[in-house]
Amino acid sequence: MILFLDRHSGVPVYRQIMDQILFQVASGVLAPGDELPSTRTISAEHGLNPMTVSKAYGLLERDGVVERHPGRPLRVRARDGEEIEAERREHLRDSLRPAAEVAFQLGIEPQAALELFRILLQETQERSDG
Amino acid sequence: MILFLDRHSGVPVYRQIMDQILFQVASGVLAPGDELPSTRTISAEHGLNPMTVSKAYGLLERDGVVERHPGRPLRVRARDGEEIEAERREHLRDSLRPAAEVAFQLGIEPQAALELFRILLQETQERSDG
DNA sequence: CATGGTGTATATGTACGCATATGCACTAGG
DNA sequence: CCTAGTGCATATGCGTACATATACACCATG
Repeated sequence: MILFLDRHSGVPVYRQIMDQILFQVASGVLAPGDELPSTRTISAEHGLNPMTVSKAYGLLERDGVVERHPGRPLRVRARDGEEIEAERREHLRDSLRPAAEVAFQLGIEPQAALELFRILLQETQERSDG
Repeated sequence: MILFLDRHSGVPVYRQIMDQILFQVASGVLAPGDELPSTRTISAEHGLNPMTVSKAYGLLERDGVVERHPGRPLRVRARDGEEIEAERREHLRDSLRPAAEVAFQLGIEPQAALELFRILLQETQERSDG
């Protein structure tokens, strides 16, 4: 398991761990049934406390991404495609809702807001390609 | 000046003050040259400390919404339409950028993300009408 | 120049989130 | 059973954001 953690990024470490595991599951690097490294393994590799990793694991379990059985390593949960898709939509919805509120409060035309979002999506994609 | 402040909303009070004044300026309730109530007036009305209001005022000045002259009440700044428009875009951009990042990380098609945003914009507008 | 109005610089108290230290509960394998 | 491997519950340290208390600097007005 390869993780890139930056302690000075302002993003909490437990959050960075969550995000990268989520991405690896979404992209297929981690398949259902795969076991995740132990909290001690990850924490030793990055000079962290096991509890910091455990916090990330606990939240991943709450989100249904992973399943735990006491005394056993965490495993990636098998989920059906529809469930995954619904969850993705929900995440995106949560992060778009405040933006919709801002657009409305500023009196920006929906069409203009959509165009701006379209450009941002494109920029984000290009940045990752480059 | 009418302000609705909720101490238990989780949103910092100084931020609530900022947002509501910004909205009143954007909507024309407050015109350029208008004087804002004193920090002591607002703080007394809402049982706050004048410094809390002052913090909001300071940030509004930093954002160019308001201008101050020592010992005098704050006044709404005259700004040209283009400047206001550019600033609105910038605010919306700031709040959309994280959402674009999420969409990309989740592997959601840009078209699907745009459609979701379109629906949210519509819902937001309808909620305010109702 | 005294007074009552303004805004605010500085220091203090408080609450919360992040990361940690310590120690316990559980399971698999010998 | 014992041991080495899991994850995790609880309490503590620490930094930061928010709101406050106190006191000062400035201006207009009489």
